[in-house]
Amino acid sequence: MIDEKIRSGFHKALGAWFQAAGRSLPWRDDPSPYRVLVSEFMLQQTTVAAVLPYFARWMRSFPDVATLAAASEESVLKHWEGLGYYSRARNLHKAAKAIAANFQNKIPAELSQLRSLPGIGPYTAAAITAFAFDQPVSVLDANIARVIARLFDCRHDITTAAGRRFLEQAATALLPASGGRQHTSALMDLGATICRSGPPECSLCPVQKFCRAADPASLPIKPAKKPITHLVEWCALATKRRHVFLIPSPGPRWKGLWLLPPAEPSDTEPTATLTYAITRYRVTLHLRPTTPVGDWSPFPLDNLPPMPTPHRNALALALALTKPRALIE
DNA sequence: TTCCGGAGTC
DNA sequence: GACTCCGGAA
Repeated sequence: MIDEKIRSGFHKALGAWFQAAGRSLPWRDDPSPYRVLVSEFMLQQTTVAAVLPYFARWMRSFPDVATLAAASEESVLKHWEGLGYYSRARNLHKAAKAIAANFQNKIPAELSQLRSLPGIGPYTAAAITAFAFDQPVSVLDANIARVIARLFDCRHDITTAAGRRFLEQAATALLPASGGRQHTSALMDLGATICRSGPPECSLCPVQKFCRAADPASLPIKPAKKPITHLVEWCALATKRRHVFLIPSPGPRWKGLWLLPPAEPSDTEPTATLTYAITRYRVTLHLRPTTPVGDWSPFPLDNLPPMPTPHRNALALALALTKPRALIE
């Protein structure tokens, strides 16, 4: 796909740029397998800036595989609260248990063994192999996919099988013989900073002379987005003696978290209303005061269990709008 | 308000 | 291969 002289020139230019401009990150400065594992789970669908404080707190509470494996799911989810996609936390917890039980608390280095762990798909397995074990493997996250699509002027939709094959081949052709950690980090940082989504900063690009893109801002090609659906939800606000009544999530969404109970729509004015966006939905959430039902569980307002952000925010808003006396009665 | 991002399920 | 899941940054 590319000439070896070109590849080594690319590698040299990219490496020099990374030495000078690469980001310092906690899981990069100390890339122990466990730290890399945790960071990769947190970074799925989530930006570096959002992950940083969660990563630091996680490492203080769960410094190694054995500690995480022994922790309760409630404690694990409480540490994940606000980060979203809570199945990642449950899977990371399960993976730690499996690593404790089957791999003597050592993160396996084999791609196939990594893939056998819950929550580790093709991307995360490759990323751990590159970052924790410094292997030269192709790691196609959104940033690197964009960089590769532009470098090779990929005209396929990158979500199709043909597009993925194209990127996989091109990324593999760029791999060095060793040093997967720096190569992958450099491509990611290039994608995050210079070769960013939207119009890239080509004038600052260390590998511009290797780039075949005629119109880089138009790449990568992706399918059109689905239209947004508007929904209206009503939830119950039941408080008593500085406690609020919650229910465990009844379905796969927000599994393991506690929610405000559902309520019938009301003609009267809601106590509090907020809107939030989730995937392709825009939800208007109304709260109304309600008397607790038998199987709802009370929780102290100053010691709440893990809750999804919209419900936590709705509760906080309603409490701010409610007279203190009303909570006690 | 819009944009962005991987694994699992079916 | 379509569809689900969450929150933060720009």
